[in-house]
Amino acid sequence: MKTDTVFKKAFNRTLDFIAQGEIEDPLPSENELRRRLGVSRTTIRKVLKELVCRDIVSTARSRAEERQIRPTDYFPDVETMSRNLHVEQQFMEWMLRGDTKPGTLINELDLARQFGVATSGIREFLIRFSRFGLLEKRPNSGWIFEGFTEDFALELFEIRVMFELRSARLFARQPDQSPLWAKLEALKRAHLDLLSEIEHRFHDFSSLDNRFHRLVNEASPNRFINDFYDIITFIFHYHYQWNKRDEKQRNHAALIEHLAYIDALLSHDPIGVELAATAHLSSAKETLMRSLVTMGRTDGSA
Amino acid sequence: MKTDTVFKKAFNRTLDFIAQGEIEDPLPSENELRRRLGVSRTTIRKVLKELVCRDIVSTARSRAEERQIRPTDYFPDVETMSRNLHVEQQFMEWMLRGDTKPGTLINELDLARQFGVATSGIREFLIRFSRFGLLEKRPNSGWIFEGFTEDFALELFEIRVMFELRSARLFARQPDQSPLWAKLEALKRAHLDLLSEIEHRFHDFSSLDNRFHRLVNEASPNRFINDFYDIITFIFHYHYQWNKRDEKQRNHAALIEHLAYIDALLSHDPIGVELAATAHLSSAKETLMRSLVTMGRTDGSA
DNA sequence: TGGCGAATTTTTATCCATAAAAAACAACTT
DNA sequence: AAGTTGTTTTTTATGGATAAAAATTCGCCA
Repeated sequence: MKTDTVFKKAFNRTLDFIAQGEIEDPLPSENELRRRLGVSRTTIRKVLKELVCRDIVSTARSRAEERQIRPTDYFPDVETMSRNLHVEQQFMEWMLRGDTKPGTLINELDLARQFGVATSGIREFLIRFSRFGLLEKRPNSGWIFEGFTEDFALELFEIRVMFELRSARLFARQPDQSPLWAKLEALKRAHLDLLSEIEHRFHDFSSLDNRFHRLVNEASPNRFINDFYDIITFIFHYHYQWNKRDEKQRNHAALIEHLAYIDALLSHDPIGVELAATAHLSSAKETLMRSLVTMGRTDGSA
Repeated sequence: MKTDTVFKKAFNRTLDFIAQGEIEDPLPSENELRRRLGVSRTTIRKVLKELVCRDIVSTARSRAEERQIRPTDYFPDVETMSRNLHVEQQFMEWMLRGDTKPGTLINELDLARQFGVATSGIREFLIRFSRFGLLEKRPNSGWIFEGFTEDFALELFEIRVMFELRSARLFARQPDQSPLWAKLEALKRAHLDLLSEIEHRFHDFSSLDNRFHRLVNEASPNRFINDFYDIITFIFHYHYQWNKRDEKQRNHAALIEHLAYIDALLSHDPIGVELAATAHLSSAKETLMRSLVTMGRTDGSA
């Protein structure tokens, strides 16, 4: 009953490795493969068996004399997605696309049927998701959706600003020998690279943004701040997936702000850091608030 | 398979109401009872049926001519505890009492057997509990217990101080007409009452503490701050349940600190508020840290 | 002895069944 | 019509079964 998505994903990755020559002729040991693919040896053996079955690898663990890898050898992507991820995506779609109103009751059974999973899957997801402050549980009854509202965004940003300023301040105060300075320099270069190719690579900003803010937190780790940043990441990930308006300009502007912020950090200038961080966060907030107002309207009006 | 703890708790509460004369002779309507007990009418009907069955109420819905309520009429407390609460208590006992070391792997099946529930119960609890920052999930493998360590306490208090100062500052800045001032006055009186009877009522401090800190947050609500305060409440609840050392002195000292803090708030004095809040929090932190060090030692040493 | 592959055991992920509780519906009374 | 109680339908809470994946154990050999 457990899905075999782990196996299928590992299998696809192995095909990739072979196709790209990263797995060479005498195949590495099971333990070596286990390390590379990050799954248990049990799964590796299943993958190897399947490779032999399909004549991609000979029984002697050698690639010699065997056939090319064809696109049809890969398992389709849907089959490599764990149930959790599937529920998450379906739920976010339901929540953000179908214009679900604040106060809507959530029905586990109904969602289970809609998403094609058992109720326990929905239930576990909702429990996990409830930490994001968008749901509330009524014991022995259902969940109530509190809405992705303006208030939510304001409260989120209030905390975000507190945390970010605190972390930035501490980052700037680090000793010169800290290895994080080098990481910051590297990140600055990545920003400059992206800036020079912003025309066609603007989608890559999101991951850079994440790396940057996480790096700022690294100087003075606090699990509660990190957990909070998970919320930010999650919300932004899905929110922007469905709000592509002005994506290039937005990312371009944010990139410039980041660079100012990074330079302020590099110069150990506390006032400058404060200003740059505040400026960046308030423009991020502006963007989110604006896109909240027009959310749900897919006709391009307003 | 679902437990009938809701029914049993409602039944016990009804007996209480009857015994205390809060439910009078012609019994109120089912709807009225539903409102009073906070359960569905289905459950109310089950309770009434049981009352008739046991000759506590006659079929005509009248108490007249029927027998007294005996202690044995009540369902035992264990049977009125939902599975969730049961798992929670067992788990906290396992974590705090059995000196579970940081890094310990958590085995769902094992805990399920130990606590006498199905694995899904453990699983849901762990997912819910993971928001407290003491657990981490390894997909397709178990959970890892990160330990109720000094670092944990330090990180917790760093955030707590940030949030508390922010809320206290905003509270002090409220307009004079705000209804919260009256609430604060009432709370001050409750503090003075408790102070005068501290000798035998010191256990009541905990709930007062909670009410006070939640009131401070009420002036400028933020769901993330509230959620964080849930963590504080939870941790303190269980932690102090097993660390009774110096409880009376501790609570007495905290009471005095609270009063200073309340007075600072009432006088709208921002500097005074800052000082009083900081003083109170750092002594709370001291207490927790000290009790952390001696935790696990039940022999009274050190 | 430490790494390898084979076989076995344990644990997690997932679905499903069912009792309890809630919610919705219906009929009745005043 | 609004409030009652009786009945039926839905939904949640909880246990249990089972396939997949992980972990462990066991010879084997360089």
